[in-house]
Amino acid sequence: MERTPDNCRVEDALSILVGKWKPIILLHLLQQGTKRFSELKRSMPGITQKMLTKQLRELEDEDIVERVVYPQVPPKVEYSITEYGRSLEPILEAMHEWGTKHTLHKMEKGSKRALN
Amino acid sequence: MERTPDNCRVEDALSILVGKWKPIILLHLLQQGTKRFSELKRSMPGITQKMLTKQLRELEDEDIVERVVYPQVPPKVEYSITEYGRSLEPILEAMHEWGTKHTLHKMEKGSKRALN
DNA sequence: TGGCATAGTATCCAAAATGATACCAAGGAG
DNA sequence: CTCCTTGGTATCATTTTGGATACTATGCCA
Repeated sequence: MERTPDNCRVEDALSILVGKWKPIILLHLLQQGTKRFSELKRSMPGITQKMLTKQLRELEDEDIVERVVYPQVPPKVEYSITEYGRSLEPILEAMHEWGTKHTLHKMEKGSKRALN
Repeated sequence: MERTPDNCRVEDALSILVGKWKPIILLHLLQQGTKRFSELKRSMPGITQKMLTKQLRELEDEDIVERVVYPQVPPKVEYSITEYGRSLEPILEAMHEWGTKHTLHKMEKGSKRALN
């Protein structure tokens, strides 16, 4: 489909990627495969349980991550990226690349400003 | 640079693209070149002046759009994408494409759910 | 019997984003 | 003289998002 301002689907992708923790959750799952809740939590210092749960639920609702519960005590819940979720990888990749350059760009601009 | 969860620059791109109106502002400017404030406003029904101004200022601060003021009365201010801003186009494109597919994907899932 | 571990919920609160509304300057039209 | 225009700003209210903290169930271990 053509991309015009009024049939803009950019928001759809955006709405899935935004959230203070979603990109990093996705990167973890993309690179490390299946992880359980507590592993994810440990690898993201600063995130609260509530937020991790919430973001994972939202990603699950969009069929980006899969949640598997093992009926054990203590509980065990594993999360992984779905096939479909993997289709986001190029976008994350492109954004990461752009972001890296942007950091440099800002530094240049910054120093130019400093010269004024 | 490699993209690992802890040197993640995805947020940098994200922080520039998020905002209820930024993607659509960018699409307008990318496709229609230079536009003045009132034209942008008219082409985005629902946006308030305050929001349009704010989003444009933020994009300007990141060197994504350029703002040119003509000292006239009534005022005339033109906005356009910078060279640098154009480097965001592939990301917007990728997100639009993904978003379009996502809409379909959700419809399929939706109908499957309806069958349960 | 008392804790520990896991994967959550429930509440309440703070901060950030967005929105509604009113106001402004100053030249030109009538 | 009054109103219209453009591109804003200022103020306040509302909505959305994120965070702190406490609580829970249950099997296991000591």
